Order: sequence, then C-alpha cells, then structure tokens
Amino acid sequence: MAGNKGVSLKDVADKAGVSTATVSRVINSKTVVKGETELRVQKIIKQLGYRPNRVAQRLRSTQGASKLIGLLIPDIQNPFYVDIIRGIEQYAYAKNFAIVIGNFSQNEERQKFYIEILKSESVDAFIVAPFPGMNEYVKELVEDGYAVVCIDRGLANLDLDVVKVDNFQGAFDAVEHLIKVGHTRIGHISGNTLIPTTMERVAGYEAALTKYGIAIDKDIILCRDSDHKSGVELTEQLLDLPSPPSAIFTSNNLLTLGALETIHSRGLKIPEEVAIVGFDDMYWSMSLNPPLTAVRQSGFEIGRITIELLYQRITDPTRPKVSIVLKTELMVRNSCGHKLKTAATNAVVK
Amino acid sequence: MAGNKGVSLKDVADKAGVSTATVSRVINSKTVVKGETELRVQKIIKQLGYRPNRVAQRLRSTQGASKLIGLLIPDIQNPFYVDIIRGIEQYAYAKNFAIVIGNFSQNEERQKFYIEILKSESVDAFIVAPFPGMNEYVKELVEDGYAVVCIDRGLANLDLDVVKVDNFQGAFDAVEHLIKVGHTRIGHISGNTLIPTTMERVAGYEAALTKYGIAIDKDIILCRDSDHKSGVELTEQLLDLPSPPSAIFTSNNLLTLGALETIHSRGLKIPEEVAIVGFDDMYWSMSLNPPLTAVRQSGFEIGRITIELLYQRITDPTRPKVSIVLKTELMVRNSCGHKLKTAATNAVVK
DNA sequence: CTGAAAGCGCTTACAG
DNA sequence: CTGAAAGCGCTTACAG
Repeated sequence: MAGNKGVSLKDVADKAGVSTATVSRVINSKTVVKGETELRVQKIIKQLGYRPNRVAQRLRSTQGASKLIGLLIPDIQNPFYVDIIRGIEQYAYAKNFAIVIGNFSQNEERQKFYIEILKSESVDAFIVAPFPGMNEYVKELVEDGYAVVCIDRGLANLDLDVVKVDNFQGAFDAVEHLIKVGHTRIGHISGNTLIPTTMERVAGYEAALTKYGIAIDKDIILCRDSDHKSGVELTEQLLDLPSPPSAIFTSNNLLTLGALETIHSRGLKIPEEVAIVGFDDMYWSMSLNPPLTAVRQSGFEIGRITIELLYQRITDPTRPKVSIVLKTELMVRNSCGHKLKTAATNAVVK
Repeated sequence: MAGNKGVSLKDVADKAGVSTATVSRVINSKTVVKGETELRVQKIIKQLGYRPNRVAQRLRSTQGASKLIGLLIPDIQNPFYVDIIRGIEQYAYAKNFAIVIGNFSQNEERQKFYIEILKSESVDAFIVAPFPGMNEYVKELVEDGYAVVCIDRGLANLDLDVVKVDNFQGAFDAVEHLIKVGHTRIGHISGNTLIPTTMERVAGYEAALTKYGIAIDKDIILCRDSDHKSGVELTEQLLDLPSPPSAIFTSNNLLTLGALETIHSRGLKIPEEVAIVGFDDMYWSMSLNPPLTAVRQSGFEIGRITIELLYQRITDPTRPKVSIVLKTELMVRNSCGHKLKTAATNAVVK
C-alpha cells in the first residue's frame, strides 16, 4: 500500500499480459472485455493499487470525460457560498467529478482571471455565480463547449441552466413581517444593483410596502457591495438620516453582520430602537444579539441541484435549459419586535 | 479575444516560423533565446492569446514544475480555515501556484480519500492539517517526493515544516483573564484529544489554573469533536453538573457558537450566570450576544507563511524543516464580566 | 542559440 | 474480444 506514484497503466498491462488498450477498456468499461481477462486485470489493479492518472486522462479526452469542474465563487467568506460549496462537493464526488474552486472576492477582474486559469487547467464544466459584465465571457464559455450552470443568479439575455432562490418572495416575506409587527418606515440595504439578485430583493421589498400602502422612499434604499464593510457604512448612513428608519431589511448575511456592528457600536437596542431582518440565515443566528430573524435559503440544496443539472448537461448537451427556483423560509426570532402581534396587525393592514 | 480553446504551442511555433521547443523556451525562459526571436514569439503569443495548457505541462514534468498544490482542509465551515484558505490563495497565485481544495469534514477516511484524489490529479505539493492517524500517510507523501507543509498542527515523530499558533499561550491568556475577572470554577470544552492543538490548549488551560492555585477538576474538562454539535451538547453536560462552572473556555469557534446556543436556549445571562471565552475570533464576534471575548489567531497570516515555506521547500528541498509559531491575541469584549477588574484582581492572585 | 525526436500516461479509431 | 499505433500539448536531453 505504499505510495502509488509510478504505477501506470503499462505496469498493470505488463503484469496481466495484455495490452494497455485492454486495461484501459476494463477501467472505462465502455467496450466489452472477456470476463476472464477482465477479472484478471481487475485483480492486478487492486494488487498494484493502481489509480488512473487523471491528468493524462484529461489531456487525452476532450469530451467532458475528464470530469473536472471549475467553481467560480464570489466570496468564500460568505457562509451562504460555503454551504453551496459543501453541497456541490458532496454530490460531485459521488459522481466522480473533481472540483477546483476559484474565489474571486467579488472582483470582476479576478473572476475573469480565474476563468482563464481554469481553462488552462482543462476543466470541462463551469459553475458560476456571474458578476455583472460577465455576459460575453460566459457566453463564450458555452460556445467553446463547456457545460455551464449558473448559481444564485443568471445572466441577462443568456439562456442558461440556473439554480437560484425566489428572491422576490423571500424579500417580500421579510418586509411583510416587519410591517405586520408595526413598522412603517423600513430602510433597505443591498448590494450591487447590476446583480439580478439585488434587484429582485429590492423589488420584493417595494412590493411589500406597496401592498400595505406604504410609500417608497428612495432615500432609505441604499445599495453598494455585498460585504461586511458596506453593511457597517450604509447602516451608519441610514441611522444618520434626519428621519431614520425604525427597521432595516438587509439583503445578505455579510451586510446583516455589518449592520449589527454599527447598531451595537452606537448602543442602540434591537428591536426597540431599530429592528432588523436579514436575507440569509446562519447557523449561529440564534446566538446573535438578539437572535436574528432571517430569510433562510439552502445553499446546500442549491449545490446538490447544481451538480444534478451539470451531470445532465454533460450526458445530454441538447437538453433544454432550465431555471430552478427554490423557496425561502422566514425564520422568525427576536430582532423585529412584536409590538402589534396578532390582533393589532390588522390595524396596519390596509 | 475569443475562447483560446485550441490555440496550442504548435500554432504559435508555426506562425512564428520556429520549433515548438523554441516557443517552450521563451515561455519558460530557462534557456537563453536570441532576443530577436524571443520578441517575435512573444508577440505571436499575445496576438493569438495563447496560454500554456497546464494539464500538458503537468503531465510532462514531474519536477514540481507543475505548480499545483493540494490543500487538505478539515472543515470549510470553520471560518478560521476559511481565513487560511484566503491567505493561501492570495499568495499562491502571486507565485503562479494553483490550488485544489479537499474539504474532509473532520473525517479521517475522507482525508485519506482526498489524498488519493489529489495524487491522481498530480499535485506536487500538499498543505495539510493532519488528523490523528495520518502519520504514515503524510510520511509516505514526503517519501514519494511531495513538498508538504502542515498547518495548525504537526504530526508526532515526523520532521515537517509546520506553521501554527502558540496554542498553549493563547489558552493560558484566556483562562488567566477569566481568573483575574473573578472566576475560579472554569470549565473547558475542547476537541479530539488526539489532535496536538487540543492538548496544547488543555495544557494552557491547566497551567493557568495551577499558576493561580486553582485545583484542576477533570470533571469539567470535556473533549469530543471540534464542531457546533459538540459545543451544544458538551455545554449541556457542563451546565447539568451538580456544581456547574461559572465560566467556560471553549477551544474553537464552532464549539463557542454551540456553547452560546445552549446558554441562550436555557435563558442564562452572560456573563452574570455563566461567562465564556473562546479560542478563535470571528469578524462578527462583537455582534454576538454578548460581544465575545476571544483568542484571535490569524488564519490569513498562517496562509501567507505556508505558501512562503512551500515555495522555499520546492526550490530548495534540502532546507532544514522549520516550525513557525505565531502569537495569538486576546480580544477582550464583554462575555467574561468584570467583577474584580483592576485593583481587585490582586485579591485572586496567589 | 535552435531543431528533431522522444516521451509523460492515457484513450480510441483501425485492424484483425 | 484484443492489439499496434497514433496522438492529446507540452518539455527536455541530445545534437548541431
């Protein structure tokens, strides 16, 4: 069982007294090999601890048989993407895919850089949460014959497999909850407005306000980047307003954590002085101060489905593109208050 | 600038009117090429948007020139490891290394599985946070000629490059802080006792107690796994004791988050009813309830140094092995209380 | 300084 | 059902 560095197809072939072609055939079992021969070869493979060299396999077959998937992740510090990675990983290896991750830190240049890197690594599929401006790059990927699945968001004018979440509804639910609990002046902090996810959540936010007859005030809708720093700073802006909101809906977990930091550093009480509900649940949400009410989306499930779609795409490149939209779930905890709970709720409803 | 799938060394050579050997030489610039020729080739490379196929490069040269690093991470859900990955990634690409990550979820079998996978991907270096029982595997890696650097912990009886943190001192500081603030009955929750990191932290904990004349009570030192679930359950055990501790020192961030969950779900006040200090700081620690006092170790810095060591190891395989030990920093926030603050502290000191 | 040629470890038509 | 041979895209002695 020593290191198998050096055990090659040829070693197995020699020892089994067959050609390398035959050994290759029993391994890939696409062609029929005589039972007797197959058993003998299989035995030798075990005995020698032989493992195919995937690099050589990849160099040889450009037919998607290499089973290497490039994964373009916007931000590995975001636990939501970590969940996606975990889901992808788990199901990928079950299908004998290997994964190589490129974490581009929400930087468009770096995303392009990684695409080049991964190409030169001869991946034959890409999983990508595309950034604005990636349209032509992703398009090219598809034209070049790569299997592509988008996660978290698609790309305008491009027909692609995408697996995402119902951002509109998730945002709507969050804001509706805030309203039912008595808030009417609700601020919103979100990410890059060129990312569809951002705009869907903004739309859900606005729809909820509209449904309850609350006017939309653009001054308390602040969009920038989906990171901790923006969460801190945009919350400061919101709270510095002459007429600050009594509640904030944050559009992702990093923004939420940043918002909490600002609120706490100002010594404001949640939810009494300012309420908060965030998109993205975290497994430690209940240990935050206070336990956070949040919109849960399952990254793990997104990962699972992504691999399924990719597998289908590779085996049947003609399958029509699909868009899978998962439901979200509002996890109600204590960061929004409950001023008007049940009965009183009606007072607010128009 | 269309997809360069298909542009090969030979294409460049043909267009430049030279041999592929020459093109290869200007790319790798190990041998001298005539200035004039070099410029012409370089121009064509740009023009064609040529990028070497790393798979072919890797297949060809078994000399560590392939620059692919396998990264074995115990748990990608742990933000500490995410920081390490970020550090590694950032510096690796600067040195033109590519990284492939295997997340083994603290599972020994899966770690072995990934080693095999990564071997068959022809990585020429490994970065590994070894699990107990990995001794012979890692030893084999070194014998097989892979460059290896251990992170977070080394391996008994193996002389390896390792970059870690002063776990003993970090734990000592945390517990000493608890003592100075008035606690004398301090519980400890930690991970797998076969992992050196665990034992170093336990030792630091015990040394602090001993220094202040507090007897060590094995009943309140609970070790299992370094995950959220263990944090929840071991904290329950601790609190169910006839004489529960007034403070808990948790040995890593997942345990801390689990402990907080238990404490909160029982409605206990921190730090009044039970104080807590954790190993591993998180960027949202101040937004926890209450803001968490924690031992900070810089994963990012560990990552940076790891790449540096790996680079040295590859360029000079004979360099003596080193062990880099980084300092930790106690971030004092509000989870330990301040009963006896400054002056009173002396009352406790023996 | 540069080219012809071998070979890294596989897979896959092409014969038989 | 199986083998001989070509070739994936590179790098590197070996000559010149």
